[in-house]
Amino acid sequence: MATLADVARRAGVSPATASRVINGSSKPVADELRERVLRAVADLRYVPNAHAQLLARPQRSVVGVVVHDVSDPYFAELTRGLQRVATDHGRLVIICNSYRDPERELEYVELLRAQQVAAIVLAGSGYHDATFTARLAEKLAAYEATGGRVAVVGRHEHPGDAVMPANTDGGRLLGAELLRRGHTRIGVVAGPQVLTTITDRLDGLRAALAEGGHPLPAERVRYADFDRDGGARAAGELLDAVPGLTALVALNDSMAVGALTLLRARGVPVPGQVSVVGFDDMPVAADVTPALTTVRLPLVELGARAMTLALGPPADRSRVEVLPATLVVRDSLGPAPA
Amino acid sequence: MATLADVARRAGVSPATASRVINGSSKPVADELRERVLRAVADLRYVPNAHAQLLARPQRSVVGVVVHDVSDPYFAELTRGLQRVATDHGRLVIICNSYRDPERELEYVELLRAQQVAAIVLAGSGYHDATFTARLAEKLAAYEATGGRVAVVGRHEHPGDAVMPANTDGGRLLGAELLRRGHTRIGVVAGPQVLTTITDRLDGLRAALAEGGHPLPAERVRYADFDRDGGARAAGELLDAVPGLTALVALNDSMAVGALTLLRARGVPVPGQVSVVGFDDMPVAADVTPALTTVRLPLVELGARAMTLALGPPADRSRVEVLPATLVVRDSLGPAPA
DNA sequence: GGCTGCTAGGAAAGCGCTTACCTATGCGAT
DNA sequence: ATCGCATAGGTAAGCGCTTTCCTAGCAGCC
Repeated sequence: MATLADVARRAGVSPATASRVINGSSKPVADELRERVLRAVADLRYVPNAHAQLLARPQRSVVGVVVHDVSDPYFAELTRGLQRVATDHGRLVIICNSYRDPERELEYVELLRAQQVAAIVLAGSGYHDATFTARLAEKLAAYEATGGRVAVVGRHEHPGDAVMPANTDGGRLLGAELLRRGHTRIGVVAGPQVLTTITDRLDGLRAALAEGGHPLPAERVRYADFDRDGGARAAGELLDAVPGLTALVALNDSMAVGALTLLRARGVPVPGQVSVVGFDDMPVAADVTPALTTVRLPLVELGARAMTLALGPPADRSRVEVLPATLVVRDSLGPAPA
Repeated sequence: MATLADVARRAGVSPATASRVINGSSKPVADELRERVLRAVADLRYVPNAHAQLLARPQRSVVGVVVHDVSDPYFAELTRGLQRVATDHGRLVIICNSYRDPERELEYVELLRAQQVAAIVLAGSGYHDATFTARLAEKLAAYEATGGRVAVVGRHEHPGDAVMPANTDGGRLLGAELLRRGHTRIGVVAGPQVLTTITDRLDGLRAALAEGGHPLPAERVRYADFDRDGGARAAGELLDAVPGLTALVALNDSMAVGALTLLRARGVPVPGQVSVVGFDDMPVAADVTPALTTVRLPLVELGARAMTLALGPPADRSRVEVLPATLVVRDSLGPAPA
């Protein structure tokens, strides 16, 4: 690997001059020398060693992102927003997948600190686990103490900048719409109960139903894995356990698709007999048949805002932005059958 | 940020000793000192500066990945394979999105070189553009000259390690199956013609059809954007231009979903009047109605193999692995109507 | 007891870069 | 002709770490 010294030698100048030319420093350099340096750079295919630069002038150019899983469409969209803003700021992005393992999240925060990243964006759901939350907060604080910036998305564990989707509002929207269409015997296909995302959405739904005079009994909520198979399983259980069920609320679109698959397999007409609604408005929601009624979260925007907070000027106090959820009505939701 | 010197001072030892304790160097250190160092590390929340470490002991721990777009399910799956292997090797991953912009790919290679990454994996499709290909090869060679490793996935621009999906075979499979079911008036919903992925798939399809005695006329191929909307547009054009069309081949699943949407909007029964097949077997293929017949590519495996080549022992010569494509038959493909 | 031979720990160099500081040159002013 | 000053360029320190090389101390031996 060619070094600055090599360039300087070849151009017949001092390393200082070479550095000044390459970085476009404010100090003026004679055209003749500048030329020679530039030619040497080209000849040697010189690229400055980013680590040495970082050591000499602590100006961080990389940001770290910790998500549950980039291959999950939810995080794929989110990540796209994060990336766009990071790129606009001229920052590279290190993406770490925690695969929903809290320990791994902790490890990654540590690793990113060692990498001296300019900022860490932690995306995903929080956990109902006080010990973990405390450890995470502690690690983030240690990182921030070194001048790093932190923003979280979709979780509120951190006493700094956060961007949140309106999960609870979304649950409410769904509940209100179901009631409006006459649904009262409603089953909920829920993801893991430890995730704050799940409980937030559920809280909203519960509140809307209770306000409408039809509180949700505990046995009408089934917790399962946050994916297609989990959705199918929970939907099956609810169908068996709740006679006269007219609607199924899945707490994300993957689970909703699983529920749809199960209903079709059992020959249950959707929405003729049972309506299905999802959450997130992932691309698949529009592609299935019947197209899924769901709650749209501005995922790209969520990511973009988080990165903007993380890379923008720091605030003296905690900032929490909540981005609104909107209802997207499609074919999978009909009136409750008589 | 606490430094090694801080730790050493607090423990009352030299930086050398502190370093030895922290890195578990082979040199023995008295238990008493070791203890003191460890305590100091914990007290100060010391994390070694990865850049300084890298400078002092050039042992790279980060790998770079350049993809078109992580939020595209194709790359999301691929990336998952890449990540898994990288993590198994204890490597962090920097993900760069080129958004299908060749210039940006070039830039990212440069940036990753500056970051002294251990390896660069370039994923996506190649371009039919000799100038670009040459520039890319040149940049990759410059990077390799510094001891970096390179592997490419889904493209063959690089004279080193490569992992390829059997795109041409996949096209053949599709063509053969269509003929077997009596389809001869076939339209092709193709992505951008500059992508080698497209032309490879098309070549296979063409070959199979020609061998079956039904060569594909050029006007039955429509090139459009590689996404849902492009698929809908191209499908519409073909429907208008080719009377008696019985099958639509989309060169990826997104386009196929777009075609499906258009056919439904026009009230064309699928597969009753027109069959539709896709390519890639992305998750959505199983979720749409009718479920999509498509070609499965082992995307996760593809990514995993590429990263394995990139991080494993170097070969003295170019290695190209081709991973097989398989046909997945679902409901969207039926016999040609009489 | 004096020597050798070992070991634990420290001093210091050096990784590639930036930049504060210094030197030498050339110009205009006196 | 002398002085001062601006300016272009070089010298060297230092970023945080690893590691080679060295020193001091000690046990074991004759």
